Amino acid sequence: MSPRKSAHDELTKEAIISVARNLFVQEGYAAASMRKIADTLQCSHGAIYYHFKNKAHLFYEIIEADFQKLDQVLDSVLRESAENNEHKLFSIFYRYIQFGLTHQKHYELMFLIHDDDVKGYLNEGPNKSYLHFAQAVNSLAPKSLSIKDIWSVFLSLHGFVTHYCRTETTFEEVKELASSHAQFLIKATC
Amino acid sequence: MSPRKSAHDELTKEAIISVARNLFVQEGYAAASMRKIADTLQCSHGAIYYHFKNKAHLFYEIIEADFQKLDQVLDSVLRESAENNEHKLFSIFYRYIQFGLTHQKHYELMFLIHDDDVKGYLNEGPNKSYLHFAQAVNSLAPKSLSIKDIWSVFLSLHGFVTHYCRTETTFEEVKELASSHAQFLIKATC
DNA sequence: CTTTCTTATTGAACGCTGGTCAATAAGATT
DNA sequence: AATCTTATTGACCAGCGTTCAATAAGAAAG
Repeated sequence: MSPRKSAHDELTKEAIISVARNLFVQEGYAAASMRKIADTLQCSHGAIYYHFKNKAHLFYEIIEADFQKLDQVLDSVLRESAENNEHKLFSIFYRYIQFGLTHQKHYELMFLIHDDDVKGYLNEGPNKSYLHFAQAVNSLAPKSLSIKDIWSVFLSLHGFVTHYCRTETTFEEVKELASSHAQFLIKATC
Repeated sequence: MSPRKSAHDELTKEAIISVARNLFVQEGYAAASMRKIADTLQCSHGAIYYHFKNKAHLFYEIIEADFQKLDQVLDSVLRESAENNEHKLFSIFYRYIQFGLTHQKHYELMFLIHDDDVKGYLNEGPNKSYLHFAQAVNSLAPKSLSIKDIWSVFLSLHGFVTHYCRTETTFEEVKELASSHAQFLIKATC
């Protein structure tokens, strides 16, 4: 009825993001409709468009924060103490997979989404995350690795995560496989 | 107007598949709508549902044939003469990437689609294709490889193709990278 | 040839989607 | 108190996949 809410329950970007993130993670990008988000927020779907240009842009703001989380995971591994660099390298690989599979929907949204509307926005995020990863790998590799080899490692980890995202397998179910895949990649880098 | 076409231009499953395949490849699964397919066929969109249960099923029948094409690619490599098994192994890896990137939309549809409707159908296709791949690799590997290692190789190739599918890069643009990725994986299998 | 039966097609309808926008009321400013 | 800015609504649009009663073309039977 009333075309504006009273001050104490006005819509905020933060409230929208919080609800939208949950829905995106639970249902994926396509199935999380603007109307569902609005229903959960108890507002009209039109109102969201006052705060965000469109669905893709709302999504973009959410996903950018997730890339930072991945960066933090890699950083924490680098700071951890370990027997030697090879163990740390293994940890980087293993934890990358763990991140991807324990945040499958996020990962999908971050690296696999194919929506044309979204693609335009997502360029820096994945790139910055990769650079972070590459630096970590380079600093830990036993011998100096070529840029191409680091890229191959990344794509190989990406393939693992991608596959088990599609089949919606939990990390627990494939942690042994994850470990052997990480070991496989260590082999190639030595 | 007329609720049935004259005999010489009745709709056939083959005609629908032919048009639908083109549209799926050109525009992807989501964007290729039943109405667009019907328009191209110059029939009503309802008519397609007489021949196919739904969009996912139409898609399924198309994609099953594509998996067979990938099998053929692998077979032809196995039959080719080569200096040694390592060269053949390299060829398998390289040609797998080539197949994926020269049929990007097919590959996406085959291995990356996340549509819930479709997922139910697609189980045997990718599995059979992988078994074919695994057998080929196993028969060519210099030393006996573990099942896990072959799986790692596959996932690593899959990651390469997946990434460049998402960025819509042509095979030509990354053939050197494809070559070095294949070489990287050879390293890990020896 | 006529009637009956099967088969293939149409197009309206349903409920959903992302997105736009005039109307409007709450809060801030003058 | 009057004006201005801001945030919200909900009707509306074009498109989607899917269903289905109505219907005409072709085949089969009498």
